[in-house]
Amino acid sequence: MGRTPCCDKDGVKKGAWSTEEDQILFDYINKHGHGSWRTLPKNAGLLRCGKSCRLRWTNYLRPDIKRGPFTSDEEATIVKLQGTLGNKWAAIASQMPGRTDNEIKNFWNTHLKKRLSTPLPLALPNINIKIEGDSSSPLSTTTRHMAQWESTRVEADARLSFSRPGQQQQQQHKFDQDYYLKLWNSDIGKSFRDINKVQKDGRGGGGGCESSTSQASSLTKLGPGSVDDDTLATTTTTTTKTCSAAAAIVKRSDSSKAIHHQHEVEGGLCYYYEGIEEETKPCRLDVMMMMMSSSDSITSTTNEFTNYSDTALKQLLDIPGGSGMDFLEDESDDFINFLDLRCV
DNA sequence: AAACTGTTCAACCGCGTGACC
DNA sequence: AGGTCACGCGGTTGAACAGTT
Repeated sequence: MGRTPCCDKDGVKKGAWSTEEDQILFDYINKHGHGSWRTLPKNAGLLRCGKSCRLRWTNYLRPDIKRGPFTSDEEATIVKLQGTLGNKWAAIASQMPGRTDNEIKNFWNTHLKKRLSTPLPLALPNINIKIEGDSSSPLSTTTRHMAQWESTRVEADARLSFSRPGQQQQQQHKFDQDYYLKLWNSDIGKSFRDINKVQKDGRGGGGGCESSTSQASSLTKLGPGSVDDDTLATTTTTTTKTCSAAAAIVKRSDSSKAIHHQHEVEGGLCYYYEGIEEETKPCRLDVMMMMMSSSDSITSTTNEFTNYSDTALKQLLDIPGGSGMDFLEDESDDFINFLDLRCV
């Protein structure tokens, strides 16, 4: 039997729309609404199929469409959302008012994908967190999902920050600062802070994994690029098989520190700053952990948190039952163990 | 100036899905 | 329950334009 065609192929115009056709469609929808797309062309007097009319309206004629080039913030949003949601262009577009899925998709395919596919100046070591214990336990699944999410996000952030020079990069830094600030002020951030507090109070920083205080004071400048006075880009570089790369931007109050020395590490140069411990055994959670310990230099007047980050994380965690984020509110040893596993 | 190559993006195509009968 | 319809989505295409030789 097969599927019925969306429209009669005979007598239906295809290809680029003329201004007259645009005007007819625009006037008709403004007057009557689109109603049934299938019957719209006939009612409006257009020799187009309904599908073509719908596409023309949603992608071009709709009055709320934002025209013009994508801003750096929009670019960053696309990269972040694509990293978490994949090629769900409609879902991404829903987070970006005025932008169509088609526009975002095109922009991704012609600009961002190409840009992100080029090798980074600094190779990002593979993230490889060793999960101890019963791998079939729900927590292990959770942590693996979390690791995947963080891996994707961190790499996207790192690549984006590398991909834009000069002023644009500074804007990206600002975006990242805002992003992590929001993350820090979210419930998730609170949970991490709580856990960190427990870890500090109850365990200290010894053993195979430094305290977060130690980690926070191990900020290093990523790559051989220019040093931003206000910002320290932190990277985790390691030759061990257990720790991972991260590139994050953390605002510090003592950003006036001069570079103490630098040395080569796997994938690039590390800069060490005056008064900053150089020992570091970072991992993907370093971003959060460093923010924890730098909280005295992080201030904010808003607790607003972007929905997509939270939602995307929940989706990716895909934990049966409840909100799926309960473990983050739980100061259980299991989760602390997860933090501990970073350094083996 | 012409030919060629690469890039962009509007539009098309086919498929999945939910609503309806 | 199964067929049809309508719509939305993601991948792909191709015309137009820009840049290079």
